[in-house]
Amino acid sequence: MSAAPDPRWLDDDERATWVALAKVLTWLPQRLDAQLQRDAGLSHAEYQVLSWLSMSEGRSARMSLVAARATVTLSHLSRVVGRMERQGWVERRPDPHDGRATLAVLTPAGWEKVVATAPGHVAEVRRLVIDRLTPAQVTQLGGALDELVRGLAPGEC
Amino acid sequence: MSAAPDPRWLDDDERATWVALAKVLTWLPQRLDAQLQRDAGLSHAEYQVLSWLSMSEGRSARMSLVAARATVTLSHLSRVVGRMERQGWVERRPDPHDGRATLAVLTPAGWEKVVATAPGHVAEVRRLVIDRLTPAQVTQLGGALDELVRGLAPGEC
DNA sequence: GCGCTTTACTTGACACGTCAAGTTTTAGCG
DNA sequence: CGCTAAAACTTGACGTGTCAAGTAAAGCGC
Repeated sequence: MSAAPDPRWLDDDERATWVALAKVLTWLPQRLDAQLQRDAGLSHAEYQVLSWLSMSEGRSARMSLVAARATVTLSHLSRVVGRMERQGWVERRPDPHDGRATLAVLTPAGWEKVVATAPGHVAEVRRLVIDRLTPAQVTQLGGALDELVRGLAPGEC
Repeated sequence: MSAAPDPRWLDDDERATWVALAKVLTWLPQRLDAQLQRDAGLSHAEYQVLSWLSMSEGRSARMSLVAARATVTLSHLSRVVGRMERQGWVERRPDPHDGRATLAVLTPAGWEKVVATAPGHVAEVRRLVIDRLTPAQVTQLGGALDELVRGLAPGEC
């Protein structure tokens, strides 16, 4: 922050795109979270974890793997799993192969929860995003976003 | 949630776009917030408020107007302004025309803060978003996002 | 096989936001 | 006017998520 006091500014087109992106970044998560909270009583993180577990081998995995795949911090996951354990959707079980590790296991009730919740969530995604765009736009949008993801993704630039 | 237990699923293209969008929704705000926090000690909401005030008539406005324009709830804004008042960046002043209203006024120190912070933030936006795309992609992305914004924006669908 | 480092979580303190209820002032209405 | 309703905040209780420190079990080098 000491070198360039005035970087290249944004031109009109860039500015318009950035403004639109900022709005989507603000409102879309809010809408999706609201839908999950209202219809299923789940936070976004809880849904992600539940959903990922439901698709994983044996409907279970080590905490650290779940954290990585569901895009949450380990400490966050620890709390999330704690809450969902109390609801009976997930169980914690020690990993027989590694005494340090804990396995998060989806219970039958947890599976039911996912099955009951996913369709409504997908419908909301469709309503707010996919169905508002032409197929060509969906493809273009995907391409641009992939490019952004590449610059954001794991640890760094 | 009672009618359609199984809505139209997403095809591969749609799914890929949604996954990319979900990642951007998770990581981009995190990155931008981290930059603001690190370089300026500001939350996203604080920056938005400061930034909007700096561009407003007289560098001041009623709380409810600031809230609407900076995309925060009034109760959130009340806390944000409280914090920034303690830092000396903003002042609260009763509205002479309406005893119920409060004006949020940017102080000279607050103006300096914006001037010092904005370039770095814009640079980060450029680095993470604009500069990763071709001009054509920027335009296309803007178009698609505008369409989404239309379906999200003020109160409803 | 004994310390030293690393990995895998967990937990306490805390920041940011949200929701609902409360306060004060203005606007309408008969 | 006087009374009820609405508007414009503010605040307390709370939930979700983060950061840093703490604990416990592996892995390693010698």
